[in-house]
Amino acid sequence: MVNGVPFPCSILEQAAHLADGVDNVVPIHPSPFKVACASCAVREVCLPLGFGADDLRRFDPLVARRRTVRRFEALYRSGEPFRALFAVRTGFFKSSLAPKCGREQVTGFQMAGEVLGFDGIASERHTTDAYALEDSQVCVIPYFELETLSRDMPELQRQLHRIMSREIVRDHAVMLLLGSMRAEERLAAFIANLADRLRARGFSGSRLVLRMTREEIGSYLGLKLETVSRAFSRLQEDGVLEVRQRHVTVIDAAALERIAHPLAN
Amino acid sequence: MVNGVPFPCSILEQAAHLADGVDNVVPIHPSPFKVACASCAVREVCLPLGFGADDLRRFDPLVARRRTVRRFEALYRSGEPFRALFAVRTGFFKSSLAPKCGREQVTGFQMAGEVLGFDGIASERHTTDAYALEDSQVCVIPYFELETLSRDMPELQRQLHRIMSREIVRDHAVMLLLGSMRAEERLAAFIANLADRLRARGFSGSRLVLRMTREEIGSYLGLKLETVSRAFSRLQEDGVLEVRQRHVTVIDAAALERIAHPLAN
DNA sequence: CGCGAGCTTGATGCCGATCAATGCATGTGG
DNA sequence: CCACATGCATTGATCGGCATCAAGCTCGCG
Repeated sequence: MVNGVPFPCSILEQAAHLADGVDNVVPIHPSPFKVACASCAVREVCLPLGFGADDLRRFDPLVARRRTVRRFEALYRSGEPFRALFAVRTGFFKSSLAPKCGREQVTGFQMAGEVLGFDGIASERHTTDAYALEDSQVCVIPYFELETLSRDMPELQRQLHRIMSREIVRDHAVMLLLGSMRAEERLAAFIANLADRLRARGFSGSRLVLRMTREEIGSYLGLKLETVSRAFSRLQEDGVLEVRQRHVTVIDAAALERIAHPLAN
Repeated sequence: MVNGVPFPCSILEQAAHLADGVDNVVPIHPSPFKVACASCAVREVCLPLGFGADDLRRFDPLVARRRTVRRFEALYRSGEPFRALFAVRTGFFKSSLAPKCGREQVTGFQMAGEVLGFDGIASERHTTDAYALEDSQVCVIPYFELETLSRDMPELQRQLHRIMSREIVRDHAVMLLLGSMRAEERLAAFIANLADRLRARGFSGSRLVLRMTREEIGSYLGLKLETVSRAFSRLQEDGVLEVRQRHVTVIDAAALERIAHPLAN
């Protein structure tokens, strides 16, 4: 599944990564006047959402490091020591549980502005794997320093709690989906959710390119890849979507919503 | 489902509750020398876990209020303003999503020492319902004050983050269960988990009394109540459990574990 | 061009949902 | 005390949706 062929720099990256999960990063600030978050394209959907100029200035040094993760490489793996959270700057990730000898369970997909790694706080070790589904870049947020700074920055503290809470709410929604929705409904909810998140980032919510395989979608939705494929075909027949491999166009957004929320009618 | 017959004090309770979610509480500390958390039976599995005497003294006034919730009554409901977290002191709760006109999805069961309400932080409104499954008492932890205090108490801050992270990890485990386990495996995992938590609280992990109905178990596990019943019968036939109504005895703990973690072999 | 990974589509079978009846414990009123 | 109602649990029969097994298909790429 995950490509094992080393890219030119992947061995070094991985070694550094295994060392402490935070190395292999490039300091930013080529000029001392630049404020990274302030100029970041996804600031409005990321951790420093709502920060004033002053808060931004204080928060900025915390995320002064970045890390590049190429397609199919791991940002972190289950069992590794937890030292930092990661905010996606560019690219796309999947998080998954990989019980040994069992099939993987994808627990989420993360796009620009979203933060990964909260599962590691409890035990000080990561409990999920995070893989890049395309060449990506993340901001490294050292957790110990984040804790310290958030004691002095109520706005940061609030935002951190909000994001963790949102993750819990999101997980509940997935439980509802897995526990009581049928295949087509699950897929519709999935596509509708992706579209919403893309729209919030200024992209089209009607023409999307999937970054993940049918198998990964299936793992997330508790379905086999064949069932995902059939559900796509059916939504296409019904004039809701147009599907061509990984290119999906939403034809009838209202219908999509209706299918995705069958219990809310 | 939920008993609508008002108990002697339930109307008052509910009115106060609707008003701000924190009222209807009794100040504790009948004597100024008592420290509530220090003398609490479940301190070792609750929020102030690991606090020294000094931290305990500072944390204590924060949870100076309690609230009694009788069987079938709501601690809070989806949509109500979020103002506090609640730590279970005695009793047993279920949390659930109740999409209007749809079937409910139970998202978790909480016993003594466990904290409810994190889902409300993100939107400042509760997104789940919490119902007492037996007469219960909770400690009210006003959230705004908790935020403030945790800025001054690194140990509290850490513990709060740990608990939220643990909830995320737990939710991931439920996703794995819902996404890829079969009925018997789900039920075995559920019983094994309950037993573990009871054992951590000093109760027997082999003789347990279920506080919830088959339907609620089914909702949590993504199964119909008949399937839960059949799975119980099968586990009994196989000599793993003994089941008599809500009384469950674990006969073969090793087998239970084996069934509950089919992917880890 | 030909290979292979990923996707689609078809045929079949199984697990759990659904429908339905019975059992069991508790409570209530005559 | 019994007759009856009620809520929950068990068990059986049948049905349906998704998994499984098995071909083909598409597209990108060496």
